[in-house]
Amino acid sequence: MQGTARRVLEESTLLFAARGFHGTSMRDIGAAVGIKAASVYEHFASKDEILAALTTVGHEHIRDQVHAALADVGDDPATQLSTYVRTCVVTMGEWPKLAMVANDDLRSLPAELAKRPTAARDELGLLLIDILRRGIDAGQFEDRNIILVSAAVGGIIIRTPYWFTPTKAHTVADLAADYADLVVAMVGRPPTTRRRRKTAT
Amino acid sequence: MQGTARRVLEESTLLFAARGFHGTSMRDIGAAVGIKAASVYEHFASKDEILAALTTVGHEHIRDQVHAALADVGDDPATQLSTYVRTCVVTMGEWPKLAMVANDDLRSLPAELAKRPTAARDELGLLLIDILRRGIDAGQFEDRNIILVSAAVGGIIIRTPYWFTPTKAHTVADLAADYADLVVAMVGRPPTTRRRRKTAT
DNA sequence: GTCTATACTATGATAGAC
DNA sequence: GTCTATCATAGTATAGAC
Repeated sequence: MQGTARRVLEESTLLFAARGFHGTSMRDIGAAVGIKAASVYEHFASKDEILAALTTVGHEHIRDQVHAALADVGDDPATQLSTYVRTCVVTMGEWPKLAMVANDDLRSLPAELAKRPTAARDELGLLLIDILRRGIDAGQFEDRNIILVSAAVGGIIIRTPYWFTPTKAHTVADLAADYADLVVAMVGRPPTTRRRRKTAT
Repeated sequence: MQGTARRVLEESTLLFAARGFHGTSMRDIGAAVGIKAASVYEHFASKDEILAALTTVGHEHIRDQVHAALADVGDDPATQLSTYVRTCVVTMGEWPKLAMVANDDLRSLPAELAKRPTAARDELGLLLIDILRRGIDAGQFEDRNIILVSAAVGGIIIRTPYWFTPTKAHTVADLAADYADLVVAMVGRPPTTRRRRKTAT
């Protein structure tokens, strides 16, 4: 995609990220692109369709990137987990505002339009859960509640676009590597045994 | 606060959490409370003031809870970190929808009304950074970038209201304890040395 | 493909009766 | 304290000229 349609998506991303979907009007979008609101409808059938395009590419792109990265990396759970985190962080670093919109404004989509992005998001989550399960089964990761750990990892990842801005001294790739380290340390099974989850009595 | 004003805050919390501030109308709020939109203005001067009340109590309450909990716990950094995480998770568990609104909709507040909640949020962040710094200085925590680690811890905590619903088998207190464990494992300095951050050359 | 003009609906907020 | 009625503005979207 290119030209004005592309510009509409880019400016909508910035506006939605800053003010939210409902906080942004078609007049705002038109003004940012340099056309009138009515002209936006030449490129998208509705405001909802703009958001649908953004959330869909946002979620599907990151899912595809992670999928591809995992395919190149063998089946060691710790390596896969590190790759998962790094790929998510790097990919979100390409379009941080898009990552914010894809997450924050998914709820503003009508159910029908939300299906595709929601499916992609769920697939990404299942990939992580699968890695964690295999790591625990292999005895590499501490035996913890998988849902809880995956939520923690997801929380770390999804927060990055909200606070991080790259510098020469700390690039997105640096951040990705640091976070991968942090996550591996978190799930890892240390030589000395720490406190365990309580077990059924 | 009690009576209708209190009900306005409660229903607004649910509505804002589900649809966002700009996605909720005064008519929606009135209908949820069981009065007309015009009657809401008897209790709050504007829609902005409702959001200001919610974000302010949300952020100040959690800050106060953490402050109080830390005062009871001595000055060991690992213990403080565990207390910090547990207190945040438990407090957000009391009003999970309020926690979501306080975070998601803070950006929708005019600058003047955002001052108080923003200050409380920043204080809470500085408390965490201080704990991390002392833990690293004491050699208890791995020597990592503090901003990065605090963002990771914050990301884990802030995500909880979005996915967790307590059950008899897994209460909010259980979640809080599990997350405290997870975070301590993440920052902790293991007996065997792992990969380090790159150092200036 | 963009414009002006406009239809129609929804919004935040106020006035004044009860 | 709540209501009905209303205002002024802003919202999404369409029609038709250029």
